[in-house]
Amino acid sequence: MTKGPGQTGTVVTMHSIASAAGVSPMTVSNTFRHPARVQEETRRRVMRIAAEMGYVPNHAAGNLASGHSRVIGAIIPSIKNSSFYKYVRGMQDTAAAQGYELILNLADTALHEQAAIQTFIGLRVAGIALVGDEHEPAAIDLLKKTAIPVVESWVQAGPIDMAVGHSTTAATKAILDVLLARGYRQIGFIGYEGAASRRFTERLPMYRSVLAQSGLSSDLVHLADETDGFGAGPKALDRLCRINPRIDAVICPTDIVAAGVLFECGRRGWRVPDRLAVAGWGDYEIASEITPGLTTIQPNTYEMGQQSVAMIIDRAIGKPNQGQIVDTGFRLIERAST
Amino acid sequence: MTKGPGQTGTVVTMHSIASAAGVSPMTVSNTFRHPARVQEETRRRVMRIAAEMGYVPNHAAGNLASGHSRVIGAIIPSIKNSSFYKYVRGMQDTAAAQGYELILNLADTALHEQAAIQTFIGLRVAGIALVGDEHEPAAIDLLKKTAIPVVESWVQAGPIDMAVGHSTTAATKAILDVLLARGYRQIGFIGYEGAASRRFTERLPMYRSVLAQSGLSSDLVHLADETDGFGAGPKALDRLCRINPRIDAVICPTDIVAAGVLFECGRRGWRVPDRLAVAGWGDYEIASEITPGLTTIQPNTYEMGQQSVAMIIDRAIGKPNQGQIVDTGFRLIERAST
DNA sequence: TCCATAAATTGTAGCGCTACAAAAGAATGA
DNA sequence: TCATTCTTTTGTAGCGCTACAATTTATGGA
Repeated sequence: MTKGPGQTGTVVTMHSIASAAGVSPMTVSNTFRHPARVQEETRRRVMRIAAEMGYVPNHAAGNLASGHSRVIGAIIPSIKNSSFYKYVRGMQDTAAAQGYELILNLADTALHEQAAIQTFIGLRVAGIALVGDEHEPAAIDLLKKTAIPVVESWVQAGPIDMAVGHSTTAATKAILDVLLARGYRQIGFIGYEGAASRRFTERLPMYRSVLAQSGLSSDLVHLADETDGFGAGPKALDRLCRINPRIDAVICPTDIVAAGVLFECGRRGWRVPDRLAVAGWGDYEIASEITPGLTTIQPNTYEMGQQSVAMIIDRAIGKPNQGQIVDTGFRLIERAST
Repeated sequence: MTKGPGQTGTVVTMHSIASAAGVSPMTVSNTFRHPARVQEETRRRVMRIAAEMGYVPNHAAGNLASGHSRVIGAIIPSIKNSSFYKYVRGMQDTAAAQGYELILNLADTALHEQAAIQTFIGLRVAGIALVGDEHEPAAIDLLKKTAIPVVESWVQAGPIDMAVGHSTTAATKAILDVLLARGYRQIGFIGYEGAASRRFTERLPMYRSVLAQSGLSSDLVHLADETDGFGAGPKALDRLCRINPRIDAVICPTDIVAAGVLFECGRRGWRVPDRLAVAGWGDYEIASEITPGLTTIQPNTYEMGQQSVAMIIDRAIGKPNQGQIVDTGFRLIERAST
């Protein structure tokens, strides 16, 4: 682009390739965008020369000229743990299979997310994938005005456009049913403080409702700091014990918090699940590796990623799927911790 | 961009804003790019109208017109664990402070990395940050031809342009010195199979050299599969025990593998560090949370991220820093596992 | 009042690419 | 041989924006 001092960097454009190959710029363009329109032999020659000269088509220019983009932007809240790994892989694989590219942005607050959304809109990406339904009002407004395809994942309804996820209430009920069936009666709940996303907030009412139906107390509740990782476990256990020292089970918002609880149990010499049963959420890798293995909810994150991108591409090619909602389900995985 | 069926989506351009505000398009452009050139009152009016109409400047067009980009691309190999979290935060913070934006791409093989590099070059980003020095020859070639600013991180020398990282050999020696000083004599080594990156390969020769100098055997070596997480720990311990059942210490390529070894020790009833001392690498969150705490190497990943982006921006604004190498150092953290 | 200077605003041209239409070549059948 | 059709290639125009130069407007002194 800019020739740095002492660099040979000539800017290679479609025009250079065309001259070198003895064809018109349009033939070069077609070689990349519509290979079928170009004769086999010509195409190969152009490709060879492009590779030799290190040419990469300028997306910015192509985007501008065509009004279309083959880049999809995804915003994820964290790379602190593995929960988004398969989700991103699902998005990448689906995008690649359709000739699209995925770029990411990391945003751990709604404000950062808003900045990331602006970046992506500025780049005129084909669509945006978000996690959760907790966004800045200004960002929601902007996305609606721009009318860019947006998918919110990990939720089953969102304020913007499309959504893909599983029912957190159903999953919460599934875990509690297992605990109740095994005879646990003093069941604690760990959630996240301040979280406005349905990804987390829908769990607590379900907890209260299920326990109430069984005539049990549902006040063993602690809300942890969302930025804590393993460390949230010990803190939460401490608080819950103060509310009721006879607590015999606890459900956690993530496997990381659950692992933190297990570590704390180890320090206290509590046997799991005899003294305390522990359930996690997410089926992170640590859930199967730690001893005892964690009972947890396995959301189909890879499929969620696939669906997100598929829905964006569908819209991009003209399918009228506004407001579409896809349920990717979940699976309860029972291990030794309950 | 494309008007989806049934959407109001008018495309808002700089021109629309200019008409609505009663100024020329250039004044709108200046309002965003060179605010000082525009009168306070005019600027505010333009900004207000732009916000009302949900206008976000089209980077693609701006990039094309100016030949400059304020977007930096970073490619990270994994989001499976926390090791890159602070690194990315360092990059983001530094970029934001300078008015740049960071976008990410996830690539866990050299081939995926090559695709990611192409995506970023296609977008004409201002610079690219890579992890390690293991890349596809074609990708290296392309980056050199393009003469785009590139920083390789976690290494102290790279085949492309600039580098920022710490000495893996010095860190390896530091760990081994601690183990030797504590009296461990049957020290095992876990590395990664097939890894060509200096990030991992420089450790083994140093291991052999340090042990040889102390007159100890250095054949307790196992190379793990790079795609394994915690699971690599148990496998590796198994193999090392077959080589020498009296193994009394082991150094691991990451804290995750080390945690896997700790989990396996728990299953076997081995006390750590009495029966086996375990050292990790990276100071992931789990290192301080697990019992016993892991002795590990803490690289200054946040600073590494800061430096990477700073070097790219320096180049972008014309500083001749080709081939620059920055050492961000490391710290040995001793905990109960050794 | 007029001229010099600074501040604010505005045309013009073109960045690299692609949609579209037009043109040139090749292939077919009568 | 010459229309007719299909395949392949090529101009033209313009996407939304910014560098740069040119112009208009305000400011201040003599």
